[in-house]
Amino acid sequence: MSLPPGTPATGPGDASAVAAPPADGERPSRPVPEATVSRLAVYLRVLGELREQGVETVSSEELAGASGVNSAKLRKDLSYLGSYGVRGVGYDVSSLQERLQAELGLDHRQSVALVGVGNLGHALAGYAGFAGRGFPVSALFDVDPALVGTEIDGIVVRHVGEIPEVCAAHDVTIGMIATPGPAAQGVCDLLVRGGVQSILNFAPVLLQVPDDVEVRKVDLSVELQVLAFHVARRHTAAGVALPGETNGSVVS
Amino acid sequence: MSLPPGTPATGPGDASAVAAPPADGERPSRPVPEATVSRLAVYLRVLGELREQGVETVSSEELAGASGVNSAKLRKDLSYLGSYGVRGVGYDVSSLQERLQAELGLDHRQSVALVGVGNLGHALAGYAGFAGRGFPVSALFDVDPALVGTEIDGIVVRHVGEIPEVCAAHDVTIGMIATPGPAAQGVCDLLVRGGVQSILNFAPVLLQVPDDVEVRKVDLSVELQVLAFHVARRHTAAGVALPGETNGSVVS
DNA sequence: CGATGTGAACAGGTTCACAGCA
DNA sequence: TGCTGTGAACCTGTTCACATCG
Repeated sequence: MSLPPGTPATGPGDASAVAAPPADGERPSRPVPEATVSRLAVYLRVLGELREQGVETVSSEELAGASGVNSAKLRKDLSYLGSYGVRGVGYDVSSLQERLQAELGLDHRQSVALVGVGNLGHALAGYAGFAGRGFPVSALFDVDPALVGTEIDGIVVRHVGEIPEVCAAHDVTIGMIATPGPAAQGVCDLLVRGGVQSILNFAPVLLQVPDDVEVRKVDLSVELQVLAFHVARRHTAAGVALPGETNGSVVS
Repeated sequence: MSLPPGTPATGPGDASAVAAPPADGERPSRPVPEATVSRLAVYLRVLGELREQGVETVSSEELAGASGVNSAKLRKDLSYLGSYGVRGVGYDVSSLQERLQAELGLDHRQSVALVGVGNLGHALAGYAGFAGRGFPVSALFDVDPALVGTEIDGIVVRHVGEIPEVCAAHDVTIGMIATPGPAAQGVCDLLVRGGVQSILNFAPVLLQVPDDVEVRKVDLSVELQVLAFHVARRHTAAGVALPGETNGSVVS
């Protein structure tokens, strides 16, 4: 990692040859930072709302405000996709929306497989937010014989053993793991064998995957513990205990 | 495992010269970066597993590996809490575990309220991961008359109108919002009125709250879109289409 | 010796402030 | 004129490398 001084990190074609095709004037297509990607999804939702309200143009100030970020950040985020705004005016809602959808790969069909249809998984299967936003769940799996064969929202639950073939057959691009912790790694391996390269993991374990597989983790108890930290911090910061605090030990 | 006498506040005017209180050798207590906090929760879980296995000591290398981070980062993270390791040996599992629990506020009782017992909320209410990790859900709310009055895991669902009083009465420290988007802000206001200062929001909207309230957001469709981005990126990076893809729009 | 704890270099992301264009 | 697009300063967090100590 010893880069000599002066090595331009922003140098042309430094990452894996991006080779931006000769498209028209629009496509500087710089690397697009990770942090930016997750915000693009937020902007996209807000744009959808604006469009429903009949709004045709937004300024960076407005869009940023509605998305909960600062306007300079928004402009920089959008600048990674090229120049899609009009100086002195703002951004065209519809075309920006399309541009973002394209960038996020929503113009390709994404088909999702969900493994683990217990408590949490069952809820995820029926979560309207998915189908509504272009992520139809196309396959469900579980090990429990009592669940295998049943239908949830019109989709039959299959046995986890079928994961590899079914995922391959349906070109599943995204796998969601909502199993108990101990089962997660095994399930993950099956998904990988089925060709799935993106995994959203709800199980509280660290998944081991090949380099070309992307994993994102949603850990509810971590979220709660971070909030608990802030609660505790406030107490100490505020000096004293809050009403009714008797303290006591909590078990793991 | 009681806290040492006079658990000192983290320094009144902390940002500026903290003037480390006279505590004993243990308690440099520097600011603790946000990024570090969420990792502490992960270390804590791993420590729990190690302890169950009877392990009494871990090196930074081992604990880091099991937590999915690099060892230097782990040591730096722990150093914010003071010196809890032994050079040439490692960390004592039990005492580090206790130290982390204290830091994360798990030695205070955290009581959680969940609003929205629909699809997702119902699953969250029964999620074993919560109660098991020191976050018992102590109150449930919904607007749906069909749900109000029913019981879930022994807890009665109340009407959202009761949020302020019930939260205040039960000293709820953390509120979880699992309602449809349009209802979220209203519910949030009620929680705030009930004195709740930490909120975990599952609704796809930006919540407006007073400065002293901490909000964390879990947005499933954003997670999926980020994964979709990586899927798309891989295609373009890999040069061409993946099996079964005919370019342009894909159908099943 | 061996692993911790940490100053210092580094990288990534954010904010500022302003040039440039419709 | 007003708002976008962006270089440059800034800041937070990560990694390195080594002095330090049980």
